[in-house]
Amino acid sequence: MSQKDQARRSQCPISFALDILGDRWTLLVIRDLVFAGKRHFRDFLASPEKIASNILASRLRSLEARGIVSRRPDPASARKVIYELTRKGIDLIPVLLELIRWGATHDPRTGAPETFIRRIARDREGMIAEITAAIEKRR
Amino acid sequence: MSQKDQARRSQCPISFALDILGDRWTLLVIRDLVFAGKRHFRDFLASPEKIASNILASRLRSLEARGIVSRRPDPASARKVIYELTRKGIDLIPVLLELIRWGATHDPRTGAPETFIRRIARDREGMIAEITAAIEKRR
DNA sequence: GCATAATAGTTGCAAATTGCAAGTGGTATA
DNA sequence: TATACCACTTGCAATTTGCAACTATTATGC
Repeated sequence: MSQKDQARRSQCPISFALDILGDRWTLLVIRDLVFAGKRHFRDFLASPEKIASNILASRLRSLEARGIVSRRPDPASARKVIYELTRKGIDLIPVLLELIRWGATHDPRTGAPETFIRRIARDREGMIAEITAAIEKRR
Repeated sequence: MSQKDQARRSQCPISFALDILGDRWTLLVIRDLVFAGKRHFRDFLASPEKIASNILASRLRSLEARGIVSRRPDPASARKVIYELTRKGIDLIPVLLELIRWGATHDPRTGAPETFIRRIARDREGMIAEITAAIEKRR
């Protein structure tokens, strides 16, 4: 049981969020769901940060337990499993966008495209709507 | 050396951010600097999440090493040390606000005041300016 | 139908991190 | 001169991470 049944540390919403998202891997899995359209276990393993399969399994389990991700068998292939964001997961898009903006701004070697970063500043709402629509579409 | 000289995992800005902020404590320290105006070691220890003093020391060291927090002796008392946010740290306010919004929205037992949450949605920019001004003022 | 591969994990184990409790070394204060 | 304050450090047990190998089930190719 990875980081599961830990009691809440306080009533602070940041603390609440960190109790779920506060590690080096969880938000990368969500990033892959949001921006890369990944849905299968192997897809997440293929990301450049090279998450280990046991860590990935534990994170997906935790995210499912907390209602951020849902899990179902792939109708197209019985050995595959599809992971998808719930509404609660989709609601993390603004957090991701701000992390991207901060990371890209302060990492001199960032690989983030400048056009993308600039759009976060100028058209946040439009981006959120667009990304959300893309997610709903591939369901 | 806490979580220091780890190599970057990828060029992704989210991964960059998580290499620095991705744990259960770092953003709580920054929260205290941003919203509670805390500046001394003991103040952070007093927060409701009860960070251990060795963890706090390691996080402050890491944040200073990465240019998010600065450290200087308190001119008013030679045994005190003042921790302050740099510009890079202040730039995390939007991330914190989005985490607050997400946490407050999805935690049924949140302690976050509703007026605050609603203002994040309606007047983000105003809030950021106001909080930033308050930080600069107490310097 | 039989061997091979693909998929989603699990298991075992060493290394690193966390967390608790107690201690240290310099200022101040009574 | 003793006591307290402050910013840490130290020692150690418990938990988590990360690597590598392995497993169970379901396709696919010949």
